[in-house]
Amino acid sequence: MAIIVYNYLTRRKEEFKPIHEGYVGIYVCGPTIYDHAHIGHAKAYVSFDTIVRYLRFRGYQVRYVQNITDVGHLTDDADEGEDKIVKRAQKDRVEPMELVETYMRSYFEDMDALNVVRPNISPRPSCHITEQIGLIELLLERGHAYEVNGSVYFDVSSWPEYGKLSGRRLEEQEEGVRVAINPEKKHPADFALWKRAERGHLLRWPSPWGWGYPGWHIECSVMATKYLGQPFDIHGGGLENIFPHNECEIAQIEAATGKPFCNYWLLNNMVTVNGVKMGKSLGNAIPIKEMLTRYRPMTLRFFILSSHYRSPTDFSEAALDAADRGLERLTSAVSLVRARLQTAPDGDLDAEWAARLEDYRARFVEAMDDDFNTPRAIAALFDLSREVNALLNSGQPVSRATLEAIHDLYQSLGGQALGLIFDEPVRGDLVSSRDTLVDGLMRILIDLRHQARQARDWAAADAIRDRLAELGIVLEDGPEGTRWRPSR
RNA sequence: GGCGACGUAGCCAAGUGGAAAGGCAGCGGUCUGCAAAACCGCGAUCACGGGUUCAAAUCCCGUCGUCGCCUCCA
Repeated sequence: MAIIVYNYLTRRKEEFKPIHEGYVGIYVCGPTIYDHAHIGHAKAYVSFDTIVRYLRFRGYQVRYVQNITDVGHLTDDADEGEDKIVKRAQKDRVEPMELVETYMRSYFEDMDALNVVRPNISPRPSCHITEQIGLIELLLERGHAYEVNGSVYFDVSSWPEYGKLSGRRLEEQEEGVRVAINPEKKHPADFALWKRAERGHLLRWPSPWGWGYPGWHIECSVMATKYLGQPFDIHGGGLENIFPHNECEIAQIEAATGKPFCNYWLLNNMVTVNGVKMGKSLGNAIPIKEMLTRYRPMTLRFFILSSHYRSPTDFSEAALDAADRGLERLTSAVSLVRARLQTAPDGDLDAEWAARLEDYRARFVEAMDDDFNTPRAIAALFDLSREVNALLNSGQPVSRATLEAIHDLYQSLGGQALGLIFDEPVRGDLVSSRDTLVDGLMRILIDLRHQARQARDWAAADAIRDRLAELGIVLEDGPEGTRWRPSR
């Protein structure tokens, strides 16, 4: 069976066929690094992490390239404003690259917490100035760009295909929109490939047109093709950048080389907060770090995966709380399997369960093959968990091999493919539920309570349970004895 | 003004021509000394109005509503 993806280039679902059998090259527009990452970044990079994970799960060798923008992203009009990084660096009185270093570390810290696998290559445009200048020179040679006073602009009128990804036509753009007039440009939609930098500018490089720095869009065209070839398989990004950013990426590289840029465009939808647009300019952008003070990282990841990547995601407390409880349901099923494994009798893999597990795997794969339908894939895990819980509570003996097969399936589908970690929650100073000291102390309390219950001293037994509850520990009495876990 | 997406149970969310997945919350029940967890059971004229079809949540037209892009944003 083939993987089906929704391709924004054709606006329909298509069978995914890699250029080279068994190998996938994917480029995803990365963050511009001048502040902490927010939940919009979380949605984008969890989504593409899951796509990359799933492609690997399906046996592809994937090269995942995601840029770290450290120069050239302007604050305004794609060619009129200041460089975002320079602006923030001046405000904070640090070197631009110092600022980038600080927030890049923060970014990877957040992504690590969300169990996002790091890209194979995280290229930075400041390290690819030569290549960017090379592409600009090619565009000038071919008549698709022009130089004015040390800046170089792409000439959109020279490239009729401009607009093919976003479905925009130039003549439709202007009505009612604030357009800053740049007298250097021939057409208002022309965009900067290279910007002249005045003396004293903090980030600038020598070029055939004097000192300056690259425009924002050029980096992605250059770095994607440098590391993945041209054409390559998949270009990912956020829907809000389909125009102008992605459109410009395509135009400049295809105009310069005469070859298609890439075969599939996969774009994730956006994030709202309590139903309203989230934007840095609106001041309601929630940093991931703030979110993680309120929710476990896996809750955030699970929440993002519980809707489709092409649907908008609305962050609300009610929805996140519900996701937290839902994840808990999966986690507790897995930890029940793990607990049972410690005392499981040897024995063969139950044939009926082997077949059942294969059905669930197939259902999961079918869902994910359909444009990475994570909500449907997760539904399969919930159904699996219901059956697993029923099995483990049935009182029937379950062989080690069967339990291992169940556990392997959770690890494979939920862990490897979806990137979920099913460890029990860790709270406060309870460093780890695997901590031997804590575990030993808990054993003592559970034994004491067991003795009290044997003596039908319910008051004493309940006092132990209640006081542990105050400390955030839940006791559960089951046929296999009493288990404890941290409460939510 | 132009372009586009969406509106499915209290909430989140799949499904996009042929008996309405899943989760959270809620209500019964089983289990339990009591709980917790788990399991079983219970809930949808799919925004509204027309139309096409043997058949529509799913296609078409219209209305209302929400959101997004066209300006920085993932």
